[in-house]
Amino acid sequence: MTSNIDAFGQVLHGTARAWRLKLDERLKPMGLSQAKWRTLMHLSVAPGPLTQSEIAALLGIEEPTLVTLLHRLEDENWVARRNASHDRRCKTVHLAPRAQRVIEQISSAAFQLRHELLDEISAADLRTCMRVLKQIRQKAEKGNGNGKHATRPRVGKNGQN
Amino acid sequence: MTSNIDAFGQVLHGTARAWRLKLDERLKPMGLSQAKWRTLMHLSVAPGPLTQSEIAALLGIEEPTLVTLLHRLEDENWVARRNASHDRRCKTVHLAPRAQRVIEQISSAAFQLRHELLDEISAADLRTCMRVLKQIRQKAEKGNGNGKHATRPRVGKNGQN
DNA sequence: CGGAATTAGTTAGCATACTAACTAATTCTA
DNA sequence: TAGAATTAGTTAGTATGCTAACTAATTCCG
Repeated sequence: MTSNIDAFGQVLHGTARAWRLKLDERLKPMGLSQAKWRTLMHLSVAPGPLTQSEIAALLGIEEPTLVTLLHRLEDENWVARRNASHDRRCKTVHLAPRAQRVIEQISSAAFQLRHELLDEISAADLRTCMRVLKQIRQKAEKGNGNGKHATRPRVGKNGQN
Repeated sequence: MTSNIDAFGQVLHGTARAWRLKLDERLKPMGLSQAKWRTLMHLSVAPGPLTQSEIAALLGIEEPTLVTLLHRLEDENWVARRNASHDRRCKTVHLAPRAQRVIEQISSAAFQLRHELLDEISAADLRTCMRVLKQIRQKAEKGNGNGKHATRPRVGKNGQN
């Protein structure tokens, strides 16, 4: 029988994958992938301008990953980088007019898919499922020494042989 | 409160990601990534030799993805491709001696991680969670016109302009 | 103050996924 | 049985993630 707990990882990954594919499929006609629309949504709901490291933390990806993602978004004119005035190390990322126009469509598509996928499932089951998933994630992220990203160990400076 | 159903997708993906990262971390010392060890495990438990398309279906990836994965596995001497005798289109994939030696370690590491992540969760909650995840996946995979992979539409032949 | 440590962002190189389009071999069918 | 359709595998190009190692700017502290 397939309900064996041994397959939990399989099922978890398969479900996440299927969800992601479905979402990609719907947003592709708008020229957007999950990584892209998630970035745009975070920018749109933020109370003020966000720096790159803030966005990376919100998305749960590493900064170098965000760099190339922002390159693509910038190339396609969804966002613009601007030097931050308060700290010359920082850049803030801003939605281009083109992006502002589709934010509404993005969020409604995501909302609708979520409802389609979840509507036949009882609220109680969903809460249980979510609680279980959070417990698992917490446990998996613990014991890595950090709750978020790896602290990049100091190197480089003296590595200038 | 974070238990809002709106965040279900986030939680699902975050959990799958955390699990995958934890697994990668443990198997990395053995020179293996998730994609690699999953392939090896499937080969080891299969009743007989598998063809590439069979492996791709088992892993839930597309054939071109498998091709490059097998290239890496072959380069590192984990597997060998062999021409199938029954059908000259097919190749079967076989575990190299090196791989056979680590299968045991792989499966025990995966087993142990699974238990670490799930041991504090009640069997009932796990069953509920798994049932919910399966329902979601089924729904997400439905309505794609196919339950598995996209049927590659016929082109090419006449596209020889 | 001035050097050490930290922080923000980048580049380079790799892993892993996809689709589109191709070749070679087999099977189906008119 | 010959041409059409299908199936197995491949290559090319792209997207998205990672780590390692770098530069530039800021902050911390003796």
